[in-house]
Amino acid sequence: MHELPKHYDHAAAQKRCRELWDAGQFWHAEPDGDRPAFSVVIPPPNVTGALHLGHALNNTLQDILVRTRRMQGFNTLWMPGTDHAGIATQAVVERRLLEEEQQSRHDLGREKLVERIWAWKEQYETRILGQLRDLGASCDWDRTRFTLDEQCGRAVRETFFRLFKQGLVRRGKRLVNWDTFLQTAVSDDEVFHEEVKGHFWHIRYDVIDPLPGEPTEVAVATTRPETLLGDTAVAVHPDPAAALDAVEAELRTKLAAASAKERPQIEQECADIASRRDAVLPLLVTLAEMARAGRRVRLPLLNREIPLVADEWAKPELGSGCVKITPAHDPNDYEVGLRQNLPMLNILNPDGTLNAEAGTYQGLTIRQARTRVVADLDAAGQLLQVEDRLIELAHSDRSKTPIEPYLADQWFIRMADLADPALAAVNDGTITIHPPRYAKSYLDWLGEKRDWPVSRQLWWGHQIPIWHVADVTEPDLKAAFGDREDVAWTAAGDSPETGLPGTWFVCATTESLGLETIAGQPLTRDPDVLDTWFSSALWPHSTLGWPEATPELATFYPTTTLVTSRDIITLWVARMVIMGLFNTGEFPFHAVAIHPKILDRYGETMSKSKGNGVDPLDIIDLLGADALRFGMASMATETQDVRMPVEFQCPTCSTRIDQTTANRTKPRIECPKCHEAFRTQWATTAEDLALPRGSAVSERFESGRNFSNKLWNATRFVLMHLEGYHARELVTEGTPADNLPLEDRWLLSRLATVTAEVTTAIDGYHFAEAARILYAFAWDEYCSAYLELCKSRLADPDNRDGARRMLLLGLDTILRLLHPIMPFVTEEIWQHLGHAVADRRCPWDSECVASAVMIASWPTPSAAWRDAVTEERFNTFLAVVSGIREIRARQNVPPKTVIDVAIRCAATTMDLLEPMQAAIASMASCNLTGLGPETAGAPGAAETTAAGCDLFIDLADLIDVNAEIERISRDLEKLTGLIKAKRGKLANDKFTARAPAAVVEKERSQLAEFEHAAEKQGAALNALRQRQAST
RNA sequence: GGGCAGCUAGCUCAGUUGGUUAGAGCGCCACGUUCACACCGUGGAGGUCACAGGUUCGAAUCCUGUGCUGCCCACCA
Repeated sequence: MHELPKHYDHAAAQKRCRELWDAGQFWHAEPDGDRPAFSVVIPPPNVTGALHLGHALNNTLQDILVRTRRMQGFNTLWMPGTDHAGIATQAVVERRLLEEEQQSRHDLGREKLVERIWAWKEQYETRILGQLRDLGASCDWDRTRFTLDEQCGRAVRETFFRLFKQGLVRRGKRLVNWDTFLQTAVSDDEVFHEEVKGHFWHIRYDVIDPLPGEPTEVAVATTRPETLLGDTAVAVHPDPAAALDAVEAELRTKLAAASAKERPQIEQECADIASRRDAVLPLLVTLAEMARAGRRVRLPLLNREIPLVADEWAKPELGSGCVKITPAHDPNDYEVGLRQNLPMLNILNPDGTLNAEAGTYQGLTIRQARTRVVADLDAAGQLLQVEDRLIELAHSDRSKTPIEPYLADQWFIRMADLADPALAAVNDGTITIHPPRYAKSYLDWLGEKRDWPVSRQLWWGHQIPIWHVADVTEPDLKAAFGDREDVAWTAAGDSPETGLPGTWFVCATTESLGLETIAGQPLTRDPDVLDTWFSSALWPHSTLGWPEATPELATFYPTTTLVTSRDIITLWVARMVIMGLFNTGEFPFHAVAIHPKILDRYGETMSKSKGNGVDPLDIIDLLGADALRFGMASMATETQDVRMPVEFQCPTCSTRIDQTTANRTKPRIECPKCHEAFRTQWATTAEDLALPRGSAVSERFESGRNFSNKLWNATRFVLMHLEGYHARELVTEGTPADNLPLEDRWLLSRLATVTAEVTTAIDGYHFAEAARILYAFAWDEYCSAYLELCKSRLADPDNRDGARRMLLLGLDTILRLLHPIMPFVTEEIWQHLGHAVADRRCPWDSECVASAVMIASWPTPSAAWRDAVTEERFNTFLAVVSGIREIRARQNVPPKTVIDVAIRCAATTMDLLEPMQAAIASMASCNLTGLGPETAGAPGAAETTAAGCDLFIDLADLIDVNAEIERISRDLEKLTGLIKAKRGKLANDKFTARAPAAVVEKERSQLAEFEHAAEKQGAALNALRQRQAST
């Protein structure tokens, strides 16, 4: 019989387990049709950098589901891969290029830059996949994909082509977030807003040749005065009176429903409207008439004449009621420009300087132009007023420079029709979202059916499969492409915003069209790439081989469950639903499980730039992958996000130092205990880098590490006692035999109950509950209760085998149930157990036990094992043991001292406790001197009650009378309070009349129990007082 | 501005359809290392369940309101 070392060595175990699983390729799935399939696609991590704790959480939960289903016999596939992450990756590589080589991407050129990014991708993909394996993720590594690989590329082109052919692709102007530093558009989620002090400038535009009775000027206001250089109109509401009425009517409705607190503010707003009727309405009415008459105003500084237009975008209830229109630099103004057929003047160069449209301001930066424009307006007497104002200014997350809104040609996908089935799928429960409240953000967002802008002015990504050609006719195109099915075209003129007669957009499913020109005109590939979410949207089917009709697609699509975090429900989940259905006719998954986000001790999201993150590998190194996973599972509750206080661990003395806002961005920290310094992620100087690195960890993973060790030692105990054990079937199905000891029937019942509870919890994505149930069962019941109980049986050769059999059954079952959460320690133990008793067999093993717990079958204990009465009786026994232990502890009785205990209890309880006498004696280190209804305590014995029994503990000279009096008095006081409350409750006729009988009965019996206990305590107290008096 | 959460022990969190004396882990206190495990054992202390009303025989749980915190979306001439 081999003996295990005292401590579980997680590093060695992880290595051995991975080798074992890889050798057997237990994670590999083939599309064999017989078994039901269970499939999951990984949310592909970005190749921008290494994995963080959020990924660890996401992938732990997926692996729990996947390992559970695999053990349950499903044909289980977990598809791994990574995401090319467009802008994010390109920005990282560009930044390095600039820092290390002082080169911009334009210096390098498109091809060279993309090569560099591929090199980066290779490096990080390797690292990410390695981290996933370190975490224990049981992905099908043979199938690893990348959103920019050739297979995904084919799917992307095919999808775009189909959309194009169905007229769902359009080209239009869109205001993009222009990063003037990187000279690229960035998406909304790569923009952060920061409140800065700014101004609100009121500017006067003069009316050209005012007629009598007309105003000579209009006032407009802006926070961006330089944009007036791009103004092409001033708008006023076409019917300001009606508009004011409508606003007021809305306010009245709101007022009627308002709370007392909101009321004054709304009343104030109503008053403002009323005063506007006198103050500005007549002017606005005149201006509206003037707009209709085609009157014009003079744009200050540039002296351009621009029209006054009547448009509902101008709100008579705000400001002057007039608004300047800059169609090329503001999204709302752009809409006005379209409606009013206004010119769109782009005044910006890509580098953020002003172009020729800005006249004398050409060449200035935005900032310089603003200063000049304001000064010039002031000098010209056109500046009416300047207010200070706080402005939410958009900044690029990548370059940290202010974003300029910039109008550019973009490709869009029309969502109006595509969105409907995706909405219906969630509304009618075809796709379920857990927890259900997250369905709302999905439905709200999709419900808007906003067109999806899919083009990006980047070099890293799937290049849009569109070619432009000008000055050709449709017959030219037909002649060039004949009846090719992989090519389609549309006249650019069909896109009224951008089209020129004779220009065409040609779309193809192939990387190249195979020709350079049509009728002598060059075909030019559109330089833009697709939004990174476009390829992500295809992930569930593109990874399975679509558009080919592969066996994988037939077997594993639709996938079963998607596990992700809530911030990408709209960006990713909704789009997968839409594109999955569009391409395959089926939704990509049946269920979406949303998990929480991990925050730091201040409730802030973790990020590398804040310095409050934790590297999962640090946790894995220090505490083990299972500890990390157990911690993650425990945190995955469904109600809220999780706060995780982070600590630095001193590499010299292992002291933990709280990570705070003050120290988290320091390059070096000195340990307050050993005074040795260590470096952090911020270290840059050679001196700092030479220091040992301090890991960022969290105590929240320690219970997982401790749990691993507990299981390890329980195993150690079991293996130590297997000498001479002959392996056999561990237990048979069906109702347990009556002659089994109480504790064995209890264990069987608990195994059945716990298995059912854990299975249900995992099925419902209640990961934290599953973790908690298993922890409590394995630790408190299996180790603290059952294993302790077995000690006396194991010492008795006649009883030994029964105990061993049940110990093995319990351990074996715990390992299986816990394997999805803690795969390494359970596998390592399984292997050791296999050496000792390879041919043990559980009822749920059809033949012999599996060679690895990873491929063992999930327990399915017979329902007949469950026995609520036995569980309750066993708790009585445990309560008696606790009662004795409590007195011992109170009285400071040394553990080695055996004390005499007598138990007075009802006859039924006596029957129960009789066979447990040896167990009570060993677990409470006592000698049972009496048991039964007639038992009495020795004179002067300490007395307590537990589970309806009176316990007399003969402490003889050991007792501390004063302490005991104090304790009993306190208990009695507490009991008196409880009794009073219960009596009051039961005296209430309404309670007894209306509450369910069972509840009333429970209260009654409880009261009786309390009263009995109080009586005993009272008597004991008196006895003690007498004793105190007599000494 | 709209929406969604959260507020329970010193800290981080559970608490299923209202019904035991509201739980766990960590931390804390006391005692304890021959006998699986000090990454441990035994016992203990610690909570007006954010606040105010309401419904109910009974509220951490349901309703209304208030406060604070966080997140998402929209908007900001």
